[in-house]
Amino acid sequence: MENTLIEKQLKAAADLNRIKLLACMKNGEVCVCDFVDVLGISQPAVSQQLRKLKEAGIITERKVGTWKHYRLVEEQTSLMKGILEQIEPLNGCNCGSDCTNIGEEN
Amino acid sequence: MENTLIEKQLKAAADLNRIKLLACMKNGEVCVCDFVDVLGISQPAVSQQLRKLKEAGIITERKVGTWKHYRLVEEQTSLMKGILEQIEPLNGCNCGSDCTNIGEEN
DNA sequence: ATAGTATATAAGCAAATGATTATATAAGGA
DNA sequence: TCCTTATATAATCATTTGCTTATATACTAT
Repeated sequence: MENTLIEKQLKAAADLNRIKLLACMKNGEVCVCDFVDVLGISQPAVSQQLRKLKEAGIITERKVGTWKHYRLVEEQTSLMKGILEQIEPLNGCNCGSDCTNIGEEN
Repeated sequence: MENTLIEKQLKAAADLNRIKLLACMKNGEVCVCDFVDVLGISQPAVSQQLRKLKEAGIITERKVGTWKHYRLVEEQTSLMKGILEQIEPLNGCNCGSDCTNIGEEN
């Protein structure tokens, strides 16, 4: 694995707020609006953090109406698999629990 | 594993120069002076990067005369074990190869 | 169309980061 | 002792980061 990709993914994961985002997504899809409550930062701040994770190839998104559901990509690098293993899932932040639009496809 | 420790170790590893330092140390002890050649940055810069890795509990040091030999700690966290596995060893930077004082104890 | 909601993007700013040069410390040899 | 060598620390500075507020975009509903 290339050192620059290692660096990119490590940098993306090396932040407490982004670790929490990953912790939320370990249980499945999460909406941006839910992250806002969990992290206690503004909605634009959440969007920007999510973008970093997406640009590092760690998460992906799915649009559902006005909402956007984010989730971990299925094919993680070995590096990210190892890191994600060490992050405790954070419950109660998933679409399934308190999102108005519970993942019905299209 | 605590999120703050995860963050600390990820932050420590999330830098190309520090990844190279770790890559060097995968083969054993390395002197500060050797790192300077490998990274192409100043000696104080190397010292500061090494300190970050040390403060994150990833490496340790041993004094040998005027030299200081750095190496990976033996008991790595699961997180760091996984990360270190993904870093290719970098050869030719170890004390054994070009250091004047080859690791004779005390 | 118009209004409301969810998210993204832009601009601005304070704090953190990673380098530099200069200097301090510690050990070794003349 | 004095000089040299190896490393650490201090001060400084430019760049990056992560937030904020303001605004744009996209979809839904009336």
